[in-house]
Amino acid sequence: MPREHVGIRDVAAAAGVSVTTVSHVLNDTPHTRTSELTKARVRAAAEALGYQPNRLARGLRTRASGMIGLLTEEIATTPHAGRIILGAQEEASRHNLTLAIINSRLNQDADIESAQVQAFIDRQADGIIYATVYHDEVVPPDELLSVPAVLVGARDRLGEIPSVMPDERAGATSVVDLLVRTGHRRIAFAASSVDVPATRGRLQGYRDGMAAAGLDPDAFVVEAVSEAIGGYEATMGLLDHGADPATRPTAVFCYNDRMAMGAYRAAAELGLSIPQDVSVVGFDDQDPIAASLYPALTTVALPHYELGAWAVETLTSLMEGRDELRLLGAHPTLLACPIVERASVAPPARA
Amino acid sequence: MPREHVGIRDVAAAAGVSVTTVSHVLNDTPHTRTSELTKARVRAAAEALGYQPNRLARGLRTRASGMIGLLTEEIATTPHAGRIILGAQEEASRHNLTLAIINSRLNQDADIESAQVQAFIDRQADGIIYATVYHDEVVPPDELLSVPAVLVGARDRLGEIPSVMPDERAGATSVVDLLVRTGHRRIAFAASSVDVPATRGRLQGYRDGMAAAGLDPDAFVVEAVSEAIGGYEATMGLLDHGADPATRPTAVFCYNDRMAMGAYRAAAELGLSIPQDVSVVGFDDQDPIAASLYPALTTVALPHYELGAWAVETLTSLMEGRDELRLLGAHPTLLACPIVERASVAPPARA
DNA sequence: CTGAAAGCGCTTACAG
DNA sequence: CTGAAAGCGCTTACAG
Repeated sequence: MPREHVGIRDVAAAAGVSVTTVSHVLNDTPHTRTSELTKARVRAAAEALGYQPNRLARGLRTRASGMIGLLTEEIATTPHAGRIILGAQEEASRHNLTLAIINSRLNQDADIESAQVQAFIDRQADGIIYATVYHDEVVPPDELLSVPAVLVGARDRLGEIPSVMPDERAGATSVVDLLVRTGHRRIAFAASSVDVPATRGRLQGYRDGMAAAGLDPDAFVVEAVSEAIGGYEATMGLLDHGADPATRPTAVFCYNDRMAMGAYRAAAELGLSIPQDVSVVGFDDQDPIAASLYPALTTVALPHYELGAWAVETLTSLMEGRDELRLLGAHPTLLACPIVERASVAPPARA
Repeated sequence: MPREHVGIRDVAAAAGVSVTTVSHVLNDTPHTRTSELTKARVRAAAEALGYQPNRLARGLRTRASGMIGLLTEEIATTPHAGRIILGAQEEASRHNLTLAIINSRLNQDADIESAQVQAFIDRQADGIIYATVYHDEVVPPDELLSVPAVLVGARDRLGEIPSVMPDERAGATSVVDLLVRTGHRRIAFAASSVDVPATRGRLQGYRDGMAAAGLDPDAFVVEAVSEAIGGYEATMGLLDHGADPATRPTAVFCYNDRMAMGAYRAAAELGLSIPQDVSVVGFDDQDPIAASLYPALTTVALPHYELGAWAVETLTSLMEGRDELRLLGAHPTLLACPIVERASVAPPARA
């Protein structure tokens, strides 16, 4: 029957040493000499009593809570936001840190955000991650400047906080490259009409790729709402008018997977087979669309897990006082968006 | 310029009172009399100095960390698991509690789970939520019995820990009720071949509904893998053979939205319009399928947010020592799964 | 190689 | 109505 609460003094008593010694051996305190015999006795006593140090007490003394806070905008509504959390949590565990989470609802009062950051600070968070979506720049609460902090998904206006985001642009370019390599030259882009950074980045990436291949970057760009219905309408517009297979696009690169879903429906209604008659590519690798569509959708994955892991990794460096990392604030780190090749791309039909 | 760190003694000094008094007025300690004048002075001083109590120190003293731990299986891969976290986090905030999260990977060593629970305990978590999916019963680490704890998504084998889960069965029954009310009598169920609780619950609920309506609960049950391809095959089997519209099902209730996605494709290939020729219903209200399908899918929502909120709510009661709640362990609390009516259900065509 | 003591920043009987 | 003092469970100079 273990005692109600076994503390360091119980271990000391059981081992016949002082609490100082117990602390040193259990923590392997550097620059400290303890005889192997004593060490063994302490460890045995700790083991026997099932001693578990109280992290709160240690934190109070060392001024390090061993906790980092993640303030994330819309955990709920962002596809795969869970993977950001997962990446952050697992990386935190690797550093023996605990991850606390607070959800920040979109468009709320700035005072509430301040209070949320403050809640982490009151708990002596060693660092804070501020994760957003759909923003280029963000003006985080002032409180964030007083602790190690990193931004995910956006840069701060002042460029003072290290930030990381997906390289949407390069991801889009790599899609065009793949399509060109597969033999396509009339590659359409169904762009999004919503003004978020991803919209601009993906369109720009598409243009980069087209230009690099010596193709007209504007000839086949259409714009629609970034939902299935938009993809449907865009694809209809692209493939319907031209009964002329010699001039219409042979591939449709959609701004996102939801639009690709609409493109599939349009193709079906038009009697066009994917990928034989037309190739379709999405973006987001959004579960469960991408894998559930028939044929399975070739798309681009967002590095959510990596974003979260990068954030924690960078935070730990900042916490160690490597303040030169603050320089990262001016230039966001871009993480690659890998293509996930499935079955919706094939060489264009011989016209 | 605020001091490097302002503590309670700084406030006391500024207000010209003892730290005892500062603590009492800032915490509104019951059974304590303090003159309004003193209170005002203390509050003014705290405000002026920007004093923020150190929650770690308070926790050490009060033996309550103000933190609860969520150990969740597969945050990453479960659709909408984010909403469980959101519900738990927002409810926690309402109670002035912080939510810490650790992800538990499926099928891992039991020792790892023990260590994960222990990590929360070391940080003096006031309570722990153990959330799983795909399980009926679960054998949580022993450590969980030593603190206030609740289970989400499963009951524990011994029935000692309060638990909560979605009422899949009643949700399925309500779909049949809706379909019957709309005029259907030949209602098929595309069941899942995967053996998880949801499979059994939804099938049972379907049967309940059919039986209650005086219909044969077995006539139109088919089984397939719980993915789009399974829904496609099941629907093909159901609607293809009978060129006879007089005997084939007029509605297909799919085990989940992914299967419904396959059902849509089958209907399209068969030249059947939804909902004019056949009604389709899913389950999960899985974003982005349900709303992106055309026509938008009528389905059943899982109460993820409510599950998370219930867990925290119950935990707070347990933390207050309302131990009679442990009795809940024997009988899981079931939370309603509401139907989300969209556009895939209509009265059957007059045959 | 080991330990006595101070202190992290609070709360809380207890006394007055 | 207010305050001195102990103590939550650790870590860490410092002394020996």
